[in-house]
Amino acid sequence: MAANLLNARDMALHACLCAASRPLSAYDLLDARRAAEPRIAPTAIYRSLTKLEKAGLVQRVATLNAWIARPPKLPAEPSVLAICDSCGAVEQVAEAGVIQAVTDAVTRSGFHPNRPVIEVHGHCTRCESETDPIRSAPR
Amino acid sequence: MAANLLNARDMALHACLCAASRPLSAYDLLDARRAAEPRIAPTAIYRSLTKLEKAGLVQRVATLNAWIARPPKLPAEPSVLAICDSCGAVEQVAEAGVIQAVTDAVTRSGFHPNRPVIEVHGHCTRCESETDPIRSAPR
DNA sequence: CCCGAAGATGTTATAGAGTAACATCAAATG
DNA sequence: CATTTGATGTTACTCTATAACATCTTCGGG
Ligand SMILES: [Zn+2]
Ligand SMILES: [Zn+2]
Ligand SMILES: [Zn+2]
Ligand SMILES: [Zn+2]
Repeated sequence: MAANLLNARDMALHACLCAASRPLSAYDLLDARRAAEPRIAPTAIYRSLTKLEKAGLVQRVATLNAWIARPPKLPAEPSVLAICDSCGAVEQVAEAGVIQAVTDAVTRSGFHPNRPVIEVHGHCTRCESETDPIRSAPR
Repeated sequence: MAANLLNARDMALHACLCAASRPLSAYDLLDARRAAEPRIAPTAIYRSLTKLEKAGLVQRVATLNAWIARPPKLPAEPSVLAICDSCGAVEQVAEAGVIQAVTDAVTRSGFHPNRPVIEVHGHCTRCESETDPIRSAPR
């Protein structure tokens, strides 16, 4: 056995996500991959993404139905995602304490947490400074 | 103007979600509603759900592509969701402090939070006590 | 009362995300 | 070599969500 290693396609998809400034959908990746593999199907993309996710190299963005590459540090654990609704950029906030606080909270009510998903929509620093000084609709 | 009030259909969909023990997809609701309105289309369901969401009466479960009714208390604010992957039940944990901790964390990195989505998958008390004493696959 | 504007709702069609099922291939094992 | 087992290819489909446009309703100004 032991064929859970990443192949050239997996690496290519990961490189795609690393190069992107925004999350990519599985079908974005499919289109990108078609240049090298014209007959590739969605199934193959999803199989690669599952493998990469298990390896801690990519993370799904549930509220966008899209995927991001994880930074080389902290390979396995999930991140808190800060998603800018203006420019689409996603920042991965490594706040282990916050994740712990969330799992503690649900544990307190008898729940047995396993996979936390924490995504915050809003605006990144750049977009906020561009749009907010104007302040539309005060009442 | 002022027709953002809930109509009979909205109320019926909300009642549907209230009666369910698990989240329902928009198409579950569509099927349920077909009994009363045979020609109703997905668009109408989504329009109702958007209205109900704005009213704080329902909440979307991003990681399930499904919807739940919110308890009558705390009508507007989002909840931390504890989602049992065995029985499908979703508990809404009213932990304002935890949500604050999450928004604080992203604010600390310069982000301007607007809509937090916090969903924790795992097992509820009942399912955990049913399955875990057996302890399968120790090695 | 008539008319137009603005919003709500109906209707059709389509886009987008994800998976089931099965065929085929490749490697390991003895 | 023959068998088995997992990976990959291929087809077709299900499920989720929205675009686009038609129609109807409501309401205020003339
Ligand atoms: Zn931005
Ligand atoms: Zn802002
Ligand atoms: Zn359960
Ligand atoms: Zn468990």
